[in-house]
Amino acid sequence: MARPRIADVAERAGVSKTAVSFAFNQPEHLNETTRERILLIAEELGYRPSPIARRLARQRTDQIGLVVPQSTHDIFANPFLPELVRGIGDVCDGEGIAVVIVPPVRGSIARSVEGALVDGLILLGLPSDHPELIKVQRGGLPVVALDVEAFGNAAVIAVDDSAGAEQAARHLAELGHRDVAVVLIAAHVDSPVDEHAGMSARRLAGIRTGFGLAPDQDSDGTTTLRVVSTSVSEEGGRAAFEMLAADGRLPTAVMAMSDITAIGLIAAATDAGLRLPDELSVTGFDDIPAAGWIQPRLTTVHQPIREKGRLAATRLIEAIREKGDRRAGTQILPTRLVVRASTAPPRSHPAPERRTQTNPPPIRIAAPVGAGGDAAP
Amino acid sequence: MARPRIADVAERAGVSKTAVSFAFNQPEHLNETTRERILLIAEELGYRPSPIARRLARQRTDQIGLVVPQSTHDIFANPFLPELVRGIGDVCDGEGIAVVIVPPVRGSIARSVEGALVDGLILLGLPSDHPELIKVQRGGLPVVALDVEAFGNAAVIAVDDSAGAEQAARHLAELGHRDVAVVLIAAHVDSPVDEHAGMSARRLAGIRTGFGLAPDQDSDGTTTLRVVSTSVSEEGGRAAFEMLAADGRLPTAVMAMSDITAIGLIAAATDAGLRLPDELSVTGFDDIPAAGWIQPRLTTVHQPIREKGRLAATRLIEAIREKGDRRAGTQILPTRLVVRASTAPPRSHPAPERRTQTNPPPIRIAAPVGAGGDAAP
DNA sequence: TACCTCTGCTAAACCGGTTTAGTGTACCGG
DNA sequence: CCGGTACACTAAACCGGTTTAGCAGAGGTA
Repeated sequence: MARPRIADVAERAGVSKTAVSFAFNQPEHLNETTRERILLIAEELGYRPSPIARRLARQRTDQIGLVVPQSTHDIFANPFLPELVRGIGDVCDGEGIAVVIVPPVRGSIARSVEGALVDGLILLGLPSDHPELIKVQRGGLPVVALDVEAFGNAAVIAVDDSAGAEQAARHLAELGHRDVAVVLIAAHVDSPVDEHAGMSARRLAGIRTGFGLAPDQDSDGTTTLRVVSTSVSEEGGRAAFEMLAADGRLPTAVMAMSDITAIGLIAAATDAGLRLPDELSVTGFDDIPAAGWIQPRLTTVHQPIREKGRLAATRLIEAIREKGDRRAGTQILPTRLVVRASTAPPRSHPAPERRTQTNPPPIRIAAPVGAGGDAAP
Repeated sequence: MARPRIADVAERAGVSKTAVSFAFNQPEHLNETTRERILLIAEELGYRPSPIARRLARQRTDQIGLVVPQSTHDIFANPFLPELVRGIGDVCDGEGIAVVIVPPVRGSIARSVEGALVDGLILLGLPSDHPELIKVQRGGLPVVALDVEAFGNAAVIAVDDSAGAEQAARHLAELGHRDVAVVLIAAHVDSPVDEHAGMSARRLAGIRTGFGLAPDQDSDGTTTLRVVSTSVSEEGGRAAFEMLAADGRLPTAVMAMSDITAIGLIAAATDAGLRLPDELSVTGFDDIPAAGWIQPRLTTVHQPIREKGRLAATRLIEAIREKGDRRAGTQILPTRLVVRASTAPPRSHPAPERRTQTNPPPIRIAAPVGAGGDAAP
């Protein structure tokens, strides 16, 4: 009646449990006729080895977790994620390893990681000094971190944020843009955005360099940078546009730190009647497939998302297999500007001295960043 | 040295394993001081209950599988999938259930399902008569099937394919289109496309109705339908366009049975210098977010993808919890045509009698459907 | 004959928890 | 003083496999 267990098969076949186990896993230890008899009886009984029990005995789950900073709903709103998953899948599918999405549980990443049924973790979008991550590290699971500068002695895969951002900024500068907004994205639910650390800081630094500004300088009398922050989704991009437009003084160009944000921003701008790129230039970051679909086609900083996924999976599997905790290094993948059609010279070069306000408030929150999740203290 | 086990904590605290287990799972069975002492010692020792062992004992994995017909790489090339996952996540995140993608293992779905560490399955894009699915059913796991007419006595969530397709066809007919191509998509790697069963058949039937054609009729002297087939990806869409264009006689409208295919097709058509929608009307199916981003914005049949995911997850969790195998019914969600900018009257109404070939070959394969995977015999 | 090796199989330990069925004690009411 | 009950905790069974160590018998060798 109930699902047959290995002992049932063994009894029916007149052999030991070991023999049945061998029949499935190590046929060479068994006489061929015995093996076939066992398999036949197993088939008759409809026996399938229990995946859970097998995993407990083998002490591995054949699963890896992709730890994300937001709910599945929110994180998959960004086409970046499926691209990353495709890359991870390229490696894992062949290895018979399943990929599990690990979103925060009631706001806590540590909690979700503790219960996760995995042999290792890929960490995405988490600032490396996040308090909960210390717990994650203590868990002892092999880890690969993405887009951070360092994470314990785990392997790190990142991209050259500052170089890419710098290229994009230089591109805009060369087109003549002097009044530019930067739309940062929040990496994690409970730390809306940190301008001074992590990915945002690296990209901002690149942007400033590209415009010839000093570090931490938002204006030099000629060029003015306005920095806002929003959630990483189409809606976030729309909200960012509304916020910039609300001032009544739109910049001539907007640099979104995520393509999906740029897409939302472009949609809102178009809805508002602006003609892009003439009345507003927009750049993105990531180069997701949709960057080539939208109108105008998006000028953006390309990063090798799938390759990132592939590398992360490869490094993680190595770490899982070797157990040797030889210090794994940081791997920085190149970025490059892809110029498409969303950037153009500003319609009228504003005289630099026209601006009176030299130091606008640096950070504005355009929209709530998460979908209501609070992190644990 | 090694990771502490429950027995270590128990010994150190001078209590039984049961007490330690209670401390974590059923605090009400324990005196508060005892509980705190146990938790303190657990913390000191760095003890975390083993997720695998816990699952074996509890006889549930707290994971559900999303069974897909292609590799992770291929399946996530279609933005439909992330949308579906978002819907599934809406339900599962809150229930503490993880979602695992279950792609075929060496071409075999049965093999991957057998080893999957899940309490239940959501089946996507699988023809219900697929030989391997019989094995899946025999596995005894609770199942919810998507987009099929029936699947044993499992719950089925589908959408009104024929009504949506009919609306789209009628829309094109009313615009004056009489020469139309239909681009079917292959649901599964090893069954490129079956015009006479499943989703493709339902949609084709709706299309024929919309154009006033009899079932199985591809031409009535006035209206001509050309049916081709391709893989469900941007590249598949491009390939479909190449194929249609190769004949030197493009239809005036193309109905793609997937938005991502329509997007690829539009990209290829635009690259070829066509002005859309005047020179070619295109309709899609699904209404993924990108349908609203591309140029021209895509006229498409909307289906509630996220809602589908939500319902599937809800039904599956019910089935898992209740164990009662009361026959679960089929739930058909509505579809509706969303008219955007990718459809317009044909540039010149071709006189119906201009066409000489009345019965073109019905099926053409535009591109290999999978990425090289073969199904098991 | 004694010893060794190889094949084919098994007993029992092990993976690390949860859960059932109690046990002993204290307290309560009658 | 006795029976009943609640409380706090435990022993042992259980989940269902894998794996180690070893045994029996056949065959080969000196």
